Amino acid sequence: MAFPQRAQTIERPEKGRIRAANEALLLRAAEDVFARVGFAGATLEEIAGRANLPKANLIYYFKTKQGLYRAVLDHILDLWLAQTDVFTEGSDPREAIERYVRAKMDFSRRFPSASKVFATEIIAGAPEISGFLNQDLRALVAEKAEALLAWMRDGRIARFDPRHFFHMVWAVTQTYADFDAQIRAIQGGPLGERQFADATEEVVGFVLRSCGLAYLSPQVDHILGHRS
Amino acid sequence: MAFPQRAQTIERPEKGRIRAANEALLLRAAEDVFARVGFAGATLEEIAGRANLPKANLIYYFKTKQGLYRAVLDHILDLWLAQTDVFTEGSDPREAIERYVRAKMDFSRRFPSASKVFATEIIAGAPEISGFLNQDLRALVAEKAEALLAWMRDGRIARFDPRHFFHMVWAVTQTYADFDAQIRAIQGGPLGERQFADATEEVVGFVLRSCGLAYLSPQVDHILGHRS
DNA sequence: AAGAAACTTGACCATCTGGTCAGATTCTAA
DNA sequence: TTAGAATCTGACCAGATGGTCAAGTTTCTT
Repeated sequence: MAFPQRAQTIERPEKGRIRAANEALLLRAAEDVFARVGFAGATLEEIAGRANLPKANLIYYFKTKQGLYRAVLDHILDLWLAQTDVFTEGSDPREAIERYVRAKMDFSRRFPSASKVFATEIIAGAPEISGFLNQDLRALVAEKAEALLAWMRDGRIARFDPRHFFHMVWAVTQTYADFDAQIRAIQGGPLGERQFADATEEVVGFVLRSCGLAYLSPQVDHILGHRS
Repeated sequence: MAFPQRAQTIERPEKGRIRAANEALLLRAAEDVFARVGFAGATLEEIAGRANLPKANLIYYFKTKQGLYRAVLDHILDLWLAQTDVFTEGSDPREAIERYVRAKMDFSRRFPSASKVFATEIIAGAPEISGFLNQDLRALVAEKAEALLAWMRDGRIARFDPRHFFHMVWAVTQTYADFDAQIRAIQGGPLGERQFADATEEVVGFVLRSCGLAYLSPQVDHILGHRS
């Protein structure tokens, strides 16, 4: 109020607190619904209902259904990219890889709906996020691949194509969010806190061994029936 | 004609050749459309159009949209299960595992749409095939797990939870069908015959190494720039 | 306080789509 | 050949749904 033009600049970014609050509410609701029934199957009525708002209000904030979907995806891509920074060159390969896998598993546990929306979008041919894939993701892989190649040259990890390594890590970790219905069926029930931790150990083990780094899953002994 | 009641018995299974031909045509079209836009996004009009039949004719064969979807899924589950028999106890672990991974990769290459429909169904919570998951698939995993456990006891492979092993193998192999849009973006274009074969080698290598079985991807040397 | 901007919402509409139906045509068995 | 079954199909309908609109209410700014 003392500095009008500066207040202007400062308050802009928050876009009005009502708007920010309602948009967040609607985005969360939309993410859940899109995850369960896909873009076409979702109805604005249900999404708005979950946010305790009338449908017309939803349209007021996000002009169209696609606009809403697009906003949901953008939010997800931000989250997705944020997890990736833990993979840093220079550090120990075992430590870097393990940290990355754990971060991805944590993402699957905390944001299963986000992972599912992302998955269905890609399965559908990524009509909405081909830009992200071809620009951001591609550059990111090229960069991270350098670290892996350096470790290979030093003989610190096994030799493989780094790009396929990422496809594998993404697939294995995201399956614990996307395919949870299948995993629940196989495991005989939903994965609790404890069981998800076990699953994480298993995945870490698989990935490290696939890189030629020894790792013994800690909780497998009781399955084999002896401690050896 | 000479033996009416026997002819009856013999001809029953083919349900009339017109019906069989049209159902096959419609199932193929439906699989493609469902894979691209999901159950809710698919329209009977488009599916029928792809099969060069009027919509009313589609309804004549499959009473409802769900009936059609169900039929598509059943066909896919048959295919899916058929691939699994290559994993046999008693044989050499390296050979059995490698053969299974190759079979799964082959499935991804030959039936990408089937894989996608299966994936979206599970992501959606498997409302239509929970029976398959809880009965057939669960029993199948329990059975195949025995072979893995036996190999572990004999010290022939690394120790891990067999159930998570299957989640991993399914995730990694199916990602080459389901996430092809992402893979295309990373690889800079669609995977041709040759590149898919390379990808298969990589995946075989990852899985074998993750079981503690040595394997060097054959084509990685040129990436590292020397033959060693 | 007051005017402007942001927000809210019920009523309404055009379109799309799954499914019906009745009548025509083709196939099959005897 | 012929009756009955199977197949085919255009016209039609009812419900669902994305989006509009205009008239309000609340919030912000000065």
